[in-house]
Amino acid sequence: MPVATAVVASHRVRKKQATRQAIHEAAFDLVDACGLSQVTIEAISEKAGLAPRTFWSYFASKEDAVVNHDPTRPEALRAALLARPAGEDPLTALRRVLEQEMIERNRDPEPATRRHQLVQREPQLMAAVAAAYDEMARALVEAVAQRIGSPREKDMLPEVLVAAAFGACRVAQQRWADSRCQRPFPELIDEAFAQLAQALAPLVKERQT
Amino acid sequence: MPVATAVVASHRVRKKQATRQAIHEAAFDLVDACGLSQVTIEAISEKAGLAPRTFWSYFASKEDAVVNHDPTRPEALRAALLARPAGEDPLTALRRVLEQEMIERNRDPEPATRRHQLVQREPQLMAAVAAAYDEMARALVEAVAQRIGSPREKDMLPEVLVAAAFGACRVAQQRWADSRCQRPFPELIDEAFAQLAQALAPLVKERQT
DNA sequence: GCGCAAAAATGCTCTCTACGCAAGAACGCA
DNA sequence: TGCGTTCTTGCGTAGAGAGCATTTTTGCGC
Repeated sequence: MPVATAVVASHRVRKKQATRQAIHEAAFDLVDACGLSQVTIEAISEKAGLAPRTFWSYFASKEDAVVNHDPTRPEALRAALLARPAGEDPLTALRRVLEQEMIERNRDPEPATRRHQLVQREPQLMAAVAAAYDEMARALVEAVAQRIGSPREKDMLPEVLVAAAFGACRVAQQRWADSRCQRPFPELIDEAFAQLAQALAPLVKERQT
Repeated sequence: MPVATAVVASHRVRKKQATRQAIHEAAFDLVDACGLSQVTIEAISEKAGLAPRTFWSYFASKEDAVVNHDPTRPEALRAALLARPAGEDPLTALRRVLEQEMIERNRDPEPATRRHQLVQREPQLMAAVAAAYDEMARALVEAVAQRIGSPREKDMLPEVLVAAAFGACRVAQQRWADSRCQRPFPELIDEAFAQLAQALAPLVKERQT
């Protein structure tokens, strides 16, 4: 029995990932072409070159196969946030981590915009996307709480800050697609945050008086 | 042909609403007792006293029946936001509307907490809840945009502000349940916003200099 | 190169979801 | 009371989702 899992993906793991990717691509292309409701698991499996029964070993639903959420992202985001300099305030740390994530996720503009448009076109996919976002948000909330030491009086900050940050990312993604991938993500996200901060500024003054 | 729809619900409409409510209550009670996966449409229909086929005339899925989203809420929220005094800033207007909504939604503490706990216990329900929130958020985003006249430079505010506000409501709901329904919603929501504003304050100073 | 054990792929079957269709029942209204 | 509308229901079909057992593939030690 092997004592430790191989650091580098073994051939076996590699092939599993390749199969997963093949199913995802088949599902994405078919749904993009024919619409979600017209595509069956059978059709996806056939295009990916495997038996229908095998589909269920990789994804729990058609939607999941199309969205293909990377289950390692939540932990990666948590680690990235905790790896930020200790003195950095939670807002900046979170912003930097999410900026980087958005840049990575959209490194290839063409498939990124296709994915974005497909999700907009098929509302059913939104649920799967929302579930994926929720996992990432949950991990980030915990990480933010850990960074600020989670004293009782600041207890609500992690959740509401992450919610605001995700809102900023969502609108940034939209504007990025609208601008045909011209404007860089840090600029877009900063603008969203700045506008929110501007709107919330009166609350700070109230408190200070 | 009737020229206008009756202002008061006719007997027919009334009965339809009663049936819908009966299905919802049957679904909620059964799922609360046995778990989502153990409950079938057939069981729900039987408990509600109608044929399984009839279920599908009222809800699109088991989850929808349990959550029972009121489809009139998005428009009601939009109207409420637009009805706020013209001079009021978007932040305050949105906060007031959502405070009121949260108070209404939780007027009866006991079923409200039961619902909250059930959704926490059954992650599958979260998708249906998220879809409902999304509808409401969309309506509010449009209303906020309308209020601020949606000039290009402030374009991102509606989405990110509504996202932050919903985050505040979510954490407020959680804390409200934790506090055994003691703390009032306006206080909880204000606290969430205040903490977010505090965290975002540095961004305002950067802009002002 | 060979064979064993673990893991993956597959076929079969069964239940449940979801919905189109058309017949029948209940209802509102004149 | 009779007519048209709407609601309810049964039937039939297609697909989702998953357990189980069998077959195939793969990694690995010899």
